[in-house]
Amino acid sequence: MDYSSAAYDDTSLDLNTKPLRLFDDTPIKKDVHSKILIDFGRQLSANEESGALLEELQRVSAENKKLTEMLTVMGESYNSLRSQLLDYMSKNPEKELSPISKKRKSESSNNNNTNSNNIINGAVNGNSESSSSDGESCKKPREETIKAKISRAYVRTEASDTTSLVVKDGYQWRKYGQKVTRDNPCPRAYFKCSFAPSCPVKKKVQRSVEDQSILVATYEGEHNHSHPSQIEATSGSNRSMTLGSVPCSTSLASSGPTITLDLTKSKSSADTKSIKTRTETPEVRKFLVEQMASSLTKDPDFTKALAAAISGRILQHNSY
DNA sequence: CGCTTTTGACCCGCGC
DNA sequence: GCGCGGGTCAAAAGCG
Repeated sequence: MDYSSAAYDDTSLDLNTKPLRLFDDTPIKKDVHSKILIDFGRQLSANEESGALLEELQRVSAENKKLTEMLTVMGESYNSLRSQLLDYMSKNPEKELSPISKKRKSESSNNNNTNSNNIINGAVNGNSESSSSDGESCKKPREETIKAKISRAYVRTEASDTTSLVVKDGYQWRKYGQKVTRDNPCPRAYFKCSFAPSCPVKKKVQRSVEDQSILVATYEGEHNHSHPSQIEATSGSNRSMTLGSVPCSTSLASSGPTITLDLTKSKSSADTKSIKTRTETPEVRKFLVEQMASSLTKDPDFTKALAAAISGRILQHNSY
């Protein structure tokens, strides 16, 4: 699966993870490394040792600077993409809401390319709802399914965690059912918002057929209460938002705007590109920042480079 | 003890 | 009308 759409700007960091050469096996590094670490037993002349250290320090400093520049560029790209996205949203506001009236027949035919493909389609088209027909229309007519806002979120979980269907989004959910559906061997869990007894919001969580590390969470309806974390914050509680405390998280379907997020971590670029928002509240902004940070910290290349940079900085400090 | 989760049964719409 | 499949209910079990 390729979640990053090549048709869009690539904001991936493309970090050069081998700049520090502290931990790989290139001959050059071995040379320096041996001088610094391995050959401590030998009697190197002060000049040789300091020369190697200085050389390494210069390289580390250069890489550090490079990383900083990359971060700056990435931030600019993010801002650019965000503005484009908001622009697009303002031009196509009607696509936010789509009537849910698909028949089960068409749903099953669509299911051939649901889930992972929706990650792309929903994000790129800015219209994830159009493909989120998970049988909502099959519900009783008396329920206001047509009016209910439906959003979908994709959450990548730990690879080892293939059983949990918990998507922590800051709200309080009570599981009221679980089913194994025909087109997906993974069970689908049904949740109701239990934070407020009268809250009509429901959530369905099911693992993607193609990538079981991805949870597909479908939200129905709108919360008729504020976000629990907001209440906690105003009540003086120091508990942090659940957002960001999980491998990937999703929320923002609060009483305000409906937001669909592609939270898969394929590339840091995909995360920012696929964020769909109609309004930009401080909460949304904070969430976007958290998503960026989360994406970065989960990028093995980035963490590798960052670790190397930090170790280089420490080395630099220790050498004085 | 109260809340949540589990899970089999049941309901209901749809297609044949 | 019947079977299938998705969604919901509710009793029992689990947990803090």
